[in-house]
Amino acid sequence: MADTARVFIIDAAYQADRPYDYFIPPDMRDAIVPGVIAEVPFGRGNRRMAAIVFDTFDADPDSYGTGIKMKPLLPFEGAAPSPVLQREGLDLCLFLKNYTLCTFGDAVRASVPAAAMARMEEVYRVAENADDAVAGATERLGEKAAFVFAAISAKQDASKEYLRSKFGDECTEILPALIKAGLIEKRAALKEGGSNTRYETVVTPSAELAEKAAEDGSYIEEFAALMKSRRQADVLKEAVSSPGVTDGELSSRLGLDLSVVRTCLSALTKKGFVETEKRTVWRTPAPQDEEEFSAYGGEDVLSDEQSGAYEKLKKLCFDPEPRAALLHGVTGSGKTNVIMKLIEDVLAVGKGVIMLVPEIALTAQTVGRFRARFGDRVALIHSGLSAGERYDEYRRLRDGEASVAIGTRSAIFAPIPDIGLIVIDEEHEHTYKSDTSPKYLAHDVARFRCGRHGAMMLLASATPSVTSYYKAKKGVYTLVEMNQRYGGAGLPKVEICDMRAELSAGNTSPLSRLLIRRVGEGLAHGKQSILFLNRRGYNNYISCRSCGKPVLCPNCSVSLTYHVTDRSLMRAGKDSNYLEVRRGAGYLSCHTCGYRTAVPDKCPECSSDHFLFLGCGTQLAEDHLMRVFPDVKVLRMDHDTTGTKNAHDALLSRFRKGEANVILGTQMVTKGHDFPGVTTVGVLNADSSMFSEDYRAAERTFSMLTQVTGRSGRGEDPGISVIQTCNPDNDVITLAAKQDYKSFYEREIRMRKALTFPPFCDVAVLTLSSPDEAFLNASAKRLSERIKEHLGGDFSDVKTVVFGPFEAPVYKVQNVCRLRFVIKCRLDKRTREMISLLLTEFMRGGSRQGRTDGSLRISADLNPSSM
DNA sequence: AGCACGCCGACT
DNA sequence: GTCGGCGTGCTC
Repeated sequence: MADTARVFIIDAAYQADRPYDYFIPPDMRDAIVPGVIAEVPFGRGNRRMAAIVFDTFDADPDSYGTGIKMKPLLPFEGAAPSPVLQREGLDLCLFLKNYTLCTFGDAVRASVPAAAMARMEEVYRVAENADDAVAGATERLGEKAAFVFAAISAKQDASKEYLRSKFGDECTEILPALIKAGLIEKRAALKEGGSNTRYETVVTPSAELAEKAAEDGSYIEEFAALMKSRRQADVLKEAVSSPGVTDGELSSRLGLDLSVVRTCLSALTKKGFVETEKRTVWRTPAPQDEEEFSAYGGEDVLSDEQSGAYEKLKKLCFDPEPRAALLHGVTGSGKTNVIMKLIEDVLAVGKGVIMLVPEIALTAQTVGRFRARFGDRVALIHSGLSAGERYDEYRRLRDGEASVAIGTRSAIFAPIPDIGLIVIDEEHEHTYKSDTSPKYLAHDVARFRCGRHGAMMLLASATPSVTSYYKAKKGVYTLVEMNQRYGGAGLPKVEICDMRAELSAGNTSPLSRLLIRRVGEGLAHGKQSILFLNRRGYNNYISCRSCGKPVLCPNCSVSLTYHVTDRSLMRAGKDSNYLEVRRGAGYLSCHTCGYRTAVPDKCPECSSDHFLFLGCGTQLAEDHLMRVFPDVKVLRMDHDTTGTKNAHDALLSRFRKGEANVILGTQMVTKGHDFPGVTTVGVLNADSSMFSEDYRAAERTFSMLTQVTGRSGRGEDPGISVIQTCNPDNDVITLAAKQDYKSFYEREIRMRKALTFPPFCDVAVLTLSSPDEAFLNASAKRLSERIKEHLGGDFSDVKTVVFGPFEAPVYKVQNVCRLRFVIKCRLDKRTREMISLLLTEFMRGGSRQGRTDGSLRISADLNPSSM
């Protein structure tokens, strides 16, 4: 049996993150298999660290004595744990490490739910020879430290979260101090498994009782009347009348506490009147309002075009070669119906499916349709689940109880044993790229997994990313297109409104006369409208009337946004009086760090006391709308009105029920909700996303406009959309108005080729950050030199064009400044090696060679989703 | 990262 | 003569 385990240390620093070999003590050899989390002594101090077994093998006998000395794995505390990952998952983590330059542990944490990993919790306990140190130590460290120490003594193993909740952030200083004093020690403890699983008890009456009760209706009444305990009698009666009830149901039906029910049940079991069985409870999360959508499930009559697409994909899907396809269908062409039919076929041959959607808000809708069709074989995975719910769904998939995983980005890791199909819906959405380590793109994980499982990857979108469409055109993906709207519906009519003309006609309002007319017409017919403005708050910024400087956040390099809290104060004054009134009516807020403050009395720069309130946000637009249509009910949907849990669903639900005529909001109103009552859509400012430095600005604007204008006319009435812009002749806008993706793509791909942007190259962004600006600048200079040295030396074969250092688009966030390098390259193995080396050098180099504390940070983002 | 080892100055 | 600063290198 294998005597050596090759492991990765879960919390290793990037520089130390490589495989390490450990000796497996003979009594642990059964338990140590790939995927198991064990503890190891690590480093000179033999710190206890959690490690995941990547592989096991027999050590080469020749290496004994010659090679490196192996340390043994530490024995398990309690029962041996079961693996958290299978072979595929472990290999996927290694792939992610190499591909995205993260640590193996980061990859593990991304792919295994926290509840399954809870074994590695960081805990504090009283040090073994604390007695020697305790005399006088707590007085020296202060009263608070004494309390913390007492709590740790009382609790045996105290987790950091527990201590933090009890004593607050001061723990950050107190805990290390207590460790230094030798009073406590930190350990990566293995938490007992099982606590993550919820059980219920199923109760069945004994065969004898059940039989007699069936013969004689009043038997059980008489039997119960003879019992001493009233409660036990009630429980028994209930158990006999409905065999198979659970303890939870008994508790609610009889109005007894769950613990009381359990006591009764154990007594009844002892007497032989009932039998009980423990059963795992699957906490299947059902988002509210899911049923609202289930009605859509039934439509499986495909149009000719849909059938064509379906047949093509089906053929491909069951081809044994590795396959990827791009389903490009105009909005309303019924892509989902085609996909569902395909999924049905895959399930029929006993394989599983992963279906990704861009965001949580859309899972309710999709899950509703899928549950209606596939029942409880559907599992739901997204970041809004509790740790327990997430773990339950994970196990249902792993154990084959469910075989369709629907969810956001992280659902790509769903532990389905045999995958037949992975669908990425709205493939172009930026949410498929993770912005925390591992910074992976769901497509890349999908590709890896499809390769392993011999499954098909299916990307679907009305506006595919330029990169994906390019691959499809080149034949890397099979391109399947649907050009007609389902049911013969025409394309929505789109009108472009020139806001410059509006301004010169004297209309300074964010609502053009055209848009007001269209909304009014809709209202007259009892129809609804969606208005989109990607900016929350009242005024975008305020600036000083004398010196022109905007009021900035003290911690970040962005201007503060003005938010209104008291509307009554707003409307009180006339224009001249407005500013005074406004001061008390709201507050200034930083959308980057959350900082809030009152409107200042005087300009911080020149002490003038007059400010201009500029730029229109959703609150101001709402004001204008209410002034134009005083009797109309408007729902505003943005970050501020959807802050609390479920507020988002609640707002959409109210709108769908017709409680309001107009919904006005940010990005979140544009996403895939079907509202049959909506005939008018307005985009208040189509330009806002178009002129950023990001090379994908046009792509994003096009996709947003196409998506939002596609919202209108989903019902029987033809829809109409109004796009307000200061660039009415811009190609991106005119092509989006025509829903002409192909022309847009041709235009865009020419531009990308001419300027060498993806898909004609890859982009790597290196970011240095530090609160110490001078140190940051010096470090950037050094990084710049190191890059040149590598490219001229060991990595002379790597072809790159390096730009930078530049300030990040938002230079300072919470007092941390950021400089970036943009590297155009081909991201192959060698390029990754070079970037990996740079990361290693600057992770230690930053804090070492220049004095300063460890304040310098470096991070790499390969092909970032935004720049 | 976190820890030990090692080589320099200020101290009993 | 030794204690302790931090610069350096390694982690099976």
